[in-house]
Amino acid sequence: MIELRHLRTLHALQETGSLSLAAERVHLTQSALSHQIKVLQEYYKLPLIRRQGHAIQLTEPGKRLVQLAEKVIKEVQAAERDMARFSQPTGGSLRIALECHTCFDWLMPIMDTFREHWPEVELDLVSGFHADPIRLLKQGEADIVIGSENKPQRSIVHHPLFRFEILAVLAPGHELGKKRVLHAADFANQTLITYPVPEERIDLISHVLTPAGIVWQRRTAELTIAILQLVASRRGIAALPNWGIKSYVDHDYVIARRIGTHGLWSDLFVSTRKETAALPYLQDFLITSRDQCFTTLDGIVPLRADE
Amino acid sequence: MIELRHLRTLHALQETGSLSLAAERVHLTQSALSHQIKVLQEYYKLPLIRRQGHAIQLTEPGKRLVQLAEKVIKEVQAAERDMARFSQPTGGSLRIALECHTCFDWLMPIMDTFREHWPEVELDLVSGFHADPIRLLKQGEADIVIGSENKPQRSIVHHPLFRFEILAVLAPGHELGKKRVLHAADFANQTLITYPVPEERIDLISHVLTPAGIVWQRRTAELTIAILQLVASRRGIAALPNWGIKSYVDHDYVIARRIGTHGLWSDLFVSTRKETAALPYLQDFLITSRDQCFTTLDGIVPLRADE
DNA sequence: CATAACTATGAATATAATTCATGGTGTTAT
DNA sequence: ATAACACCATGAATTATATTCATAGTTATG
Repeated sequence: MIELRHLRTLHALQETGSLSLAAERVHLTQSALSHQIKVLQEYYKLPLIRRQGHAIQLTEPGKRLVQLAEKVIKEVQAAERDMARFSQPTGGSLRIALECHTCFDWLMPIMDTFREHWPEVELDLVSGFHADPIRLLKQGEADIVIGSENKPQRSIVHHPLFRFEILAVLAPGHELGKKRVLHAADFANQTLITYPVPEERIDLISHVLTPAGIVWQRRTAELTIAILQLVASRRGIAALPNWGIKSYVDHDYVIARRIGTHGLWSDLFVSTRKETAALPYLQDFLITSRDQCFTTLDGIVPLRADE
Repeated sequence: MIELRHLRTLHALQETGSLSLAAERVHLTQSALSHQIKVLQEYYKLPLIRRQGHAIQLTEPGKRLVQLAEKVIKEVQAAERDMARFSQPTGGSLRIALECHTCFDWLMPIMDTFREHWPEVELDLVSGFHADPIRLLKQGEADIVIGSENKPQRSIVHHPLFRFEILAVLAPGHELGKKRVLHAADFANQTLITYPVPEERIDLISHVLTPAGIVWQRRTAELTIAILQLVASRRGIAALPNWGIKSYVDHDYVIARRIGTHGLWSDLFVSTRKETAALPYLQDFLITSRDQCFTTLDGIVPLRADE
């Protein structure tokens, strides 16, 4: 008999396209999923997946079950939100502080979803730039911080979100575009176009250029699109998350290059106070954030050490 | 983590109002359900049921989960019908022969549901009265027979539907109404109002009156309402299923009395040829029939010895 | 008041899911 | 080519979990 477990697996399979990735998502081994699928196929006496070399394809019956899974999982989540409301009927607030400007891009739709899910929770953005956003948490001026800091601290919990690559962004035909990979020295005397934040908060500078003793120039812009405009107009080069620039790269508006042999990677965390971490709506925010990020953002990698 | 199993249990609980009855429905012991509920309550840290003496009441959170269960179970069933279609994409036919006239009353809505579920299956009623409906099955003139016959036969499967009580129906103020229970002798020289079928097919006659050697008169009518009209007009008395007359009794249109100390009971079966029994749409017909009967008909009892 | 009917519960059992260990197969890179 | 790798399937072992069994407590019923 089919169970939610199977539906959750099928759903993950649909989203990841591979058994082993799906297994991570549902916190099981690849073997477990393989067995699950086998059981389902025997139960319905129908093939659910077809193997195309390595890639896994869903058959028509498989797709039908995935469709079921999507509907059912949504219903279950909605019901569980209501269950959470029963145990804790107060309103609560979720004031979000953002360390990373680009994150606005994906945060907006998530906030929309959240507002639908938890109309009684006051949702707010803590505006302006903050040198030490974690302090906002401690001082109770924000309820969650989205940033890359994960230094363990008493009273603070860092929930891993995802890992992403920061790419150098160049105008098409830029001299440096000839290289597949850029190294610190390549940035010498270039103009960097960055968000208006302190240098130490820009990974390219703090992790790559400063250690190598490279000299550069800098110019700032508030918005991702503005930065891309400047890059395309050959005013300089930028370093941005791969998912933030994907569509521009696909349309040959700019080109992107890896920074350093293994790439320049950054981790994103959702940090909260310990008390806040247990709140059902915070849990829900985390789940929907991961969910939406992994489905909408290209090339991001799950972070280990889940709570 | 919640599973479909739990939802099926909650759904059964909702419909039966008792753990032990619900347990029968889902083919588990009462203990199993008790444990399941306990697990769910611990998982959500919320009470799902409240005990009012023997009766079990759902709490608000409990009701919310039942609501989820109803939605989800419907979705799952729809998906499983589609799965069945994948394995056996041909049309098929379901020609129904009815032994018991009153059954029209509950069969109609079930046929409507079936038509929605299986538009590609030809649904038909085998009309007219048939002395030996099982022969219709064997001769391939019907695909299922709804009746009380359950004599084991090679090539025929009798799927139990439910057990119901046949009550004597009298006009209000009728002389016999003074007794709580009617016995064979009470029917002496009364006029029985029955469907126009052979005497041996009328349980009251074959099981009660004939064995006791009672003499009676008889008059027939085609429709249940017509029979009730005649009874109310003091033209005679009838013997009808409790669920067929419930609303008339409730409105004091007629009165009903038990026949014999333990009542006169009859069992209803859905009989098919062996090959037909395995067809997915036949299985679905059985499930929806039982489901709808148990939710809409009052006072019917599940039959043991399920397949 | 005795009996029946229903539920809760801890312990025992049965069942089923998951992991482990491994082998097979297709993909990629040197 | 072919080694190295990544991904999946599978049987056996293991673990986890659901269910039953046995029983006691409670409420209804005659």
